[in-house]
Amino acid sequence: MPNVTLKKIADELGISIATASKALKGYPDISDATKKRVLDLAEKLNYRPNSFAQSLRSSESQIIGLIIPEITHDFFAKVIHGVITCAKSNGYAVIVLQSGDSYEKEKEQLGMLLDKNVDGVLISLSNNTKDIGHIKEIKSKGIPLVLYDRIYKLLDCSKVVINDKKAAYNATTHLIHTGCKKIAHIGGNLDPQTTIDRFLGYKAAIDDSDIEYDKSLVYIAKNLSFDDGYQIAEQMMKDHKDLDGIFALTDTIATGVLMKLKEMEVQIPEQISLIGFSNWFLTSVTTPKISTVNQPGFEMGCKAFDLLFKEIQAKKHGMLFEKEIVELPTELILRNSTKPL
Amino acid sequence: MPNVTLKKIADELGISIATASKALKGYPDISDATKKRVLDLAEKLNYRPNSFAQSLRSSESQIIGLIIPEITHDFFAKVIHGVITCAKSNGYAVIVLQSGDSYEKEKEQLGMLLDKNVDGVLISLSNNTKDIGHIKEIKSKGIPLVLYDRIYKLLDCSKVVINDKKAAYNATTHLIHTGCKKIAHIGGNLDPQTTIDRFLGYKAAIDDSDIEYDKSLVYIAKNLSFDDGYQIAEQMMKDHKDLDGIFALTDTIATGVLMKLKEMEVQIPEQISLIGFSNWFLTSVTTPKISTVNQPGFEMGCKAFDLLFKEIQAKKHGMLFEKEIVELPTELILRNSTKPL
DNA sequence: TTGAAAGCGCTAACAG
DNA sequence: CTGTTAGCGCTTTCAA
Repeated sequence: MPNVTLKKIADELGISIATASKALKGYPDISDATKKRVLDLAEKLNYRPNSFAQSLRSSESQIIGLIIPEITHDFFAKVIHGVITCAKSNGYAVIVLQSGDSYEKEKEQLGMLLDKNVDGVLISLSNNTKDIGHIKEIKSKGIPLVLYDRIYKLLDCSKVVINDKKAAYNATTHLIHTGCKKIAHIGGNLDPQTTIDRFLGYKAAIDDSDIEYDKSLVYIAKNLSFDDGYQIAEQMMKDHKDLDGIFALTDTIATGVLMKLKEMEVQIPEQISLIGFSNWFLTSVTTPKISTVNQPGFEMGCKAFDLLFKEIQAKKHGMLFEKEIVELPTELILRNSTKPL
Repeated sequence: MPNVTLKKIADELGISIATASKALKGYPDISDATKKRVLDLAEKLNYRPNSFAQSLRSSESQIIGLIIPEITHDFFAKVIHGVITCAKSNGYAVIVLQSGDSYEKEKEQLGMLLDKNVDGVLISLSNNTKDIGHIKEIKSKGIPLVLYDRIYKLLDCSKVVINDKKAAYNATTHLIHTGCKKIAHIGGNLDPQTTIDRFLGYKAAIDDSDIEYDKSLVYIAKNLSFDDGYQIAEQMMKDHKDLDGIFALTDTIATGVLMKLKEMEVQIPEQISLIGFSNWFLTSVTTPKISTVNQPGFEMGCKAFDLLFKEIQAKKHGMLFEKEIVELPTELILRNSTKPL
């Protein structure tokens, strides 16, 4: 099944390879007649330029790399969707890699992307990434790079984020406004900016109210998982009989909390109000439905690709590129795990 | 930031490019001394072979394409995860594309994969794909291809599937065994094999029991969505006051049904038993938790890559490759939307 | 044990 | 308007 190449077309038409190439590229210095003959034959033979050869010449792969912590998370799946959609409409394919929240893997994946000569990289840092040498390596090679969601503030590159602190502040404040006096936070023990910021938002909201900040109300979910939420819920109830509000770092945690609380026959929201984070679909099918913060995954993916694309273009044309930090709006979604105002 | 090439290494060491290449590839006819010098320098300069050049020579991209109907579906996300994981451990990267259940897009995506010269393609057919000319084109070019989940029976290639009919039969039979007499099915109006087979399984189970098959109990969900389930549930209750069992084509539909039924204060499972299909995480957080059929997405992804990989290897070494059809086991997951036996 | 040279398929500068 | 040629970086004969 030998592939059809320019040579074959040229030979068949008795013209040179260069002429065939130019005809296909629509160069102005080819007669309409030849152009047509080439185009027709190419069409007929279903000619597809060999991308390896094109890439070798142009040093462009028209492929970008996307590193995701966990594909099976609703939010990240939306991000992938967004990236792929926008990439495709700009002629780019996307290699998707998963870091599984491991620093080692993340580094490895980045290496693979370098090996594949991708034109740019989109990455959301793993929860366990502290050393960013591997990211800097990419940058030092001049490969366009955009961080999304879990960013590293000090890295000088474009970023797409939400305002985690503000969103958390609003969520917690809502709890306060609906009358909660003893509000717990379930956070993570790791340091991606999102985790820290959501905690800071929670704390700021408490500080801005007339509730006293109580350190013992802050719990740590090691894996940010459903099970974590499930277990911590029980612990919380032991520690604080009069708990009346919970702001969880993620929807999965919140869902775990909800499940356990229901088993313990705690009334939600009457006795305890609960707010999650991300607006995973599953929060809208629990009973009660869980209030949460909408995190626009699809848009984030699109925007991230957009910035990357601009940077790739700029690099290609030797223009300088202004880093951008885009902050996407979030929205508090009020459902039935919180009391009405 | 000029990339480090073999030439640079060769020049720096005062040897030829060919020698440098061979040293790196571990050819036996290079002296240990030279070999070491080359390896050391390559290491030091962080040399990465230019994949474009390698690909151009070898006609291999070490990239495969994966076409998914909907990334944001739990099941498909698991498939992606499986494919990516196995691909990576075999040195392959994965370009992920989404068909959005549109035939047109599917065709377009396949074209993009051809353009990118992927070494193989993994595809789950869109619900609207009837004409498989585009698939045949891939095959005719000799590009290894494996179908997973939504397959086309008549296409001669490797496939990874579950036994939808049997799984549906078991689910429905379980409903019957727990005493249901009037069991509805919510299916799709399209013809991927999965939809048909699940319906056939349902029907076979009814036929094998002493319940009379009643066509009016079979409903069609146009989009296989939550909303479809939600709306159809209401219709069903109007049509059949004495309905006592529902087997839904997918978990999303089942969840929609559950939501509506709860709103209508129908007791589940006392009055109506409900079974979904796929075992999405969300079915385990509803109240009651929904019984369903586990569909091993991750394993399916792994296995699909496996078969593809074997085929790629076979092709590469000019060996002939036996198509395989792998059937993965499913499992009925009994939760609280069905009565105990 | 090493190196020269051809060639994968394409593009673009240049010459005719 | 068309063709010749060089070269992208690598691998692999084949000759030295």
